[in-house]
Amino acid sequence: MVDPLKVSEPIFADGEGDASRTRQQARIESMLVTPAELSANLLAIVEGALERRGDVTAALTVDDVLLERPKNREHGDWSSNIAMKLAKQLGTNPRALATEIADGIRAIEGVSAVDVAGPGFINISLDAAAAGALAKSIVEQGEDYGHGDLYEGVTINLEFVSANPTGPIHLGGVRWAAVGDSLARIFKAEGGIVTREYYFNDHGTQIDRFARSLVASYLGEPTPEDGYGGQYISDIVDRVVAGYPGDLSALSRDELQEAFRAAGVDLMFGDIKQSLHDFGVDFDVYFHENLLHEGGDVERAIARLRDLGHIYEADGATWLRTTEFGDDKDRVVIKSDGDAAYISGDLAYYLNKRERGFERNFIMLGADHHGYVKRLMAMTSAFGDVPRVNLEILIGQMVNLLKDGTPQRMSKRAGTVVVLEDLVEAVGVDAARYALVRSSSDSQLDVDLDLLTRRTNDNPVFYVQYAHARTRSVARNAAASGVERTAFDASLLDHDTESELLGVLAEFPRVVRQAAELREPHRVARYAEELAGAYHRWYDNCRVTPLGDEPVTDLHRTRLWLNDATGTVLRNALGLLGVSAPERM
RNA sequence: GCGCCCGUAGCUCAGCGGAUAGAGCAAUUGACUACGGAUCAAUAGGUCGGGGGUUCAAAUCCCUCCGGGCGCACCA
Repeated sequence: MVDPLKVSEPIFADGEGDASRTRQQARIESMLVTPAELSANLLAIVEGALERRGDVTAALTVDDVLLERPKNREHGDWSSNIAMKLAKQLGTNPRALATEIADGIRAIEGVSAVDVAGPGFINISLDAAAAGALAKSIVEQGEDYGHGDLYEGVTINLEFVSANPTGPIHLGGVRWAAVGDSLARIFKAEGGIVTREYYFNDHGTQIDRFARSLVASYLGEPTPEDGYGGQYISDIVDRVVAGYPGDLSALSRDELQEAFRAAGVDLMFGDIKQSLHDFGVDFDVYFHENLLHEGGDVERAIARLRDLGHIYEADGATWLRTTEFGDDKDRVVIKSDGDAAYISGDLAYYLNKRERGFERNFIMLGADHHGYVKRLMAMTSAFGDVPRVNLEILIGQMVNLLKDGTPQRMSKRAGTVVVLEDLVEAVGVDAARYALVRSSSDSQLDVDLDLLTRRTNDNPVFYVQYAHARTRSVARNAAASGVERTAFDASLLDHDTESELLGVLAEFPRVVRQAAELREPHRVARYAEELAGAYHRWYDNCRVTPLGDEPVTDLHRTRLWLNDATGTVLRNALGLLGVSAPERM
């Protein structure tokens, strides 16, 4: 289910602040040809060709005729492979079809050349004016440029991190903090109504182990079996002791356990919230698992599933028949000892989210939890919902920490964990977030702290940020030289590096949309790097500020628009990644 | 044994079935009396893990084998 690509309206200046604009310039601006418009035109042309051939079976959408930007500049500004795709089902020669379509495209205003190449590629070149008009349009759209309506009005819940409050967040969780937050920003840019949610697991045996570890540390006993070790445990103990209002030594073992549990979890949770905040990630909802158990949600969820006929009793336990929906085995929801199994919390939580009105729910998990996917999808079906629509599980592969080139084994129990704070302290928030978000979540990631710390250039975030800072520097110099964004003549943007830069700028909305569709924020990062490269090359070839006592011309003014448009897009792209766009570096 | 992810340049990684497979770093060589050299230009570097198949077209899709990571509870 893919929404049709929004065809953006041509942007006309409303005249404010442009009083001096000439009719000639107005005409040139109106020639702006965006890839979306070109695609829409292409679609109409292709449909016309199909009609003439009497083929009414091929129902096409704009997505079928998406234009690509050729890697080779000799292949024009945009190219389409639609003729080759359709030739077979039409039983015609792809080149003949391409030629026919090309004739139609040639008639579009702003298109300067159309060629049929190779087996049937249609290569399209734009007038400098038609391509260049984008620069002004971007500046006028500002932070809205790149936004789309893919998820307009759709309620989306993103659950990520959700680390147990039994210790600091280690690197695996941090990856999702960066990726999940970025995905939230991208969904918002596509019109989604997004809630970031943290499932606060404060119920169950992990917490008991944590509490026992605290008590043991307090009493000077060794770390219990299955307990947690490390410096942070004794730190928490000290803080609990310092903050306890009464007399701890008067408490029984059970009372101690409860006192340390309550205070320890509270402190740990506060720490986690704080370090996430320092990382630039703030959740809209911190959901306590305890609420589900204490509020009767678990019973209600199971009752609902029982009504639907998916619950049965066996061996003294209560089971959910997940195998009916593709799971490998049925799952126990109430254990034979009467306690709720872990999955019962998931059942209740999912139902709770649906009742809060979320149409699309995402859960982001580490690869060590990918075994849950089937049962959660089965659960979705059992509730009568659609798996992969109402609930989607995103799996992120592991993050390895490299030290001297070899992976370090992290153990919470042994206390040898690298945590969020360590990473941020070593490389800073921007570099840390960028390093975690620039790769596909499907790939395992190696983070080499030494390398990141030692040579800042190893992280392309600086390349991108520098490009942004440079746009600002150029703008400052332009202002000092009397170059202003008054006149704009897009036809002057005819240098090779300018058409390349404009082509990259034009792609941004599609990159955002694709990142949203595929749930892959790393595409935005890669795009930002590509844009930064195109900008640096342009900067090297095209001056915005006149040299010496040369007069300021419309060329300088027009280039300032392009410079500022690039700055806008770099800022927007970095913003989607949660990375700052500095004015100076 | 079954399932998920990965295997692309020396390293870290991109690459929606399309044209000569890319970027950053590392290496070599050039470019500041020109808007910031955290930059740019150029060179070198590849059996896209191996083998089959589908296709006009495969790094991309299918099968298989090899290698690596992670999972397969009345634990959470």
